[in-house]
Amino acid sequence: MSDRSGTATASRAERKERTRRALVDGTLATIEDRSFASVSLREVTRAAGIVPTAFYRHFASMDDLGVAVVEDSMRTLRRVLRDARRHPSAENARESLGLLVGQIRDHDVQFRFLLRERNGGVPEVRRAIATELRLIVHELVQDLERIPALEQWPTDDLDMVANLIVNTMLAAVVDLLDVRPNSVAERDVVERALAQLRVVMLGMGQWQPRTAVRERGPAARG
Amino acid sequence: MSDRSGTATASRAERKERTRRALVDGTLATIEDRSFASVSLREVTRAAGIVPTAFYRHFASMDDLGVAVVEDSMRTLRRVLRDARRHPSAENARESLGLLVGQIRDHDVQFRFLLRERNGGVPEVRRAIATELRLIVHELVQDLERIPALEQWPTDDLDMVANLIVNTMLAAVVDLLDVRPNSVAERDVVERALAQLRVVMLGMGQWQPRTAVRERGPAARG
DNA sequence: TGTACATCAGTGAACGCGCGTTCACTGATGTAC
DNA sequence: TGTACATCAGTGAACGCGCGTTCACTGATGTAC
Repeated sequence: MSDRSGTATASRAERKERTRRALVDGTLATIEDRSFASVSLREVTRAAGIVPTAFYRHFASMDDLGVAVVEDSMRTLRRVLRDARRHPSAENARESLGLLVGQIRDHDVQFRFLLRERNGGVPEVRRAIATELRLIVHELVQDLERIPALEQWPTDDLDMVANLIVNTMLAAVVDLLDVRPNSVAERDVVERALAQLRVVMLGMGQWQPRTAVRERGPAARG
Repeated sequence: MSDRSGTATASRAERKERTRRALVDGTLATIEDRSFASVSLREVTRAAGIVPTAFYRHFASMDDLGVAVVEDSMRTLRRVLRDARRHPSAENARESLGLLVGQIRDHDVQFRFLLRERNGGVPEVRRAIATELRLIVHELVQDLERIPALEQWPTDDLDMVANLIVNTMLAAVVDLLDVRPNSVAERDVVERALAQLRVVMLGMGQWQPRTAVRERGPAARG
């Protein structure tokens, strides 16, 4: 009873960081189905359990907070993608996509935020998300470069298909978040995404890269 | 000089309709790069040149206005798509996509609104857009059904690829609106979209429809 | 065609409310000696 | 280890502002006779 799990004990810096987290998490909690632009400073401080004026100890403006939420959510997204990358996903695409769905469900609020604000809202926030998404496409390009069947492809073409794949996945995630977990509808969304990715990969097998290359094998599957 | 182009003369109904239009157009003009949720009733009435209280002669709430803007913008989108459909687009995909780009530029504000609010904002508005997009996918399915090479495909598969194609187009339009008209960047966006659609169509050529069919010809191109 | 009345788009004053931001403050934590 | 001072996250009162909505109104347009 001498220590209430760190609430009383804690350095000033730790306490500050905790409040900052509360503001970020409070923002995510507040935006269940609204846009960030419609959330007020006073709302997020209420959610974080501090007085409105204390907000300025952490962020200069709501735009600033928005960018911080993007960074937080993107950290989650990167972690999810890194984990997915490590799994032997080439074996069973359906199963590894299932794991991904679970991850998305776990971080539901973050993904909702990113997908909503991607086109939606404050310019600052939109720019931050666009930058991160470009990075993700870039990482996929690097993965594709390592696939033997694609080694002859120029980077432009790899970028083009990476963009197509990422867009298809994002569209699937959007649909996923509109559907109950473990429902039939969810399974349909996943199956459709799988079929779409398969169509794309079949197309890649037939594609003639810009610098025409003779005698190529089929593209990677799954 | 006896008639200032209909401003003075006009039936009560005509004047009312004109103000309604001014509210819808004023909303679109106001949302250059903001979300609909962040626009106030007073702002749109200011843009429309009426007093705030007159708003209620036309709409019961801002949500109502939002749905009206969706309907207006969707009417434009449908017209653009209908025109595109009539052109002999199978001949030269690049050229017909060029025409489409011109159309999108002409109705810039409407498309910006639809793409931003699609995931972004007020539930009412989002639902209205989702319904219309589903309709567009459905129309594309009907188009695909008429292509001989696809006549053996089950509707599920057609729906799957129609969804993929529409998503790919939408992503391209989003990029397009972030880029200067007639710029190099614009051409890159168009070329990439074309390449992506080609990959999808090549993939369709290799696809085995759910009800496995033997000896199929290649899918339609461009 | 003229008159009397109904309709109704738009007006303007007023309201209470939540907002972002300022300011001087408090009191616990951190630091120098 | 103890003292004196600095730092700084969080407080609470106060502000002026734009907001959505109410209400009674005005005066032009429309309709019935």
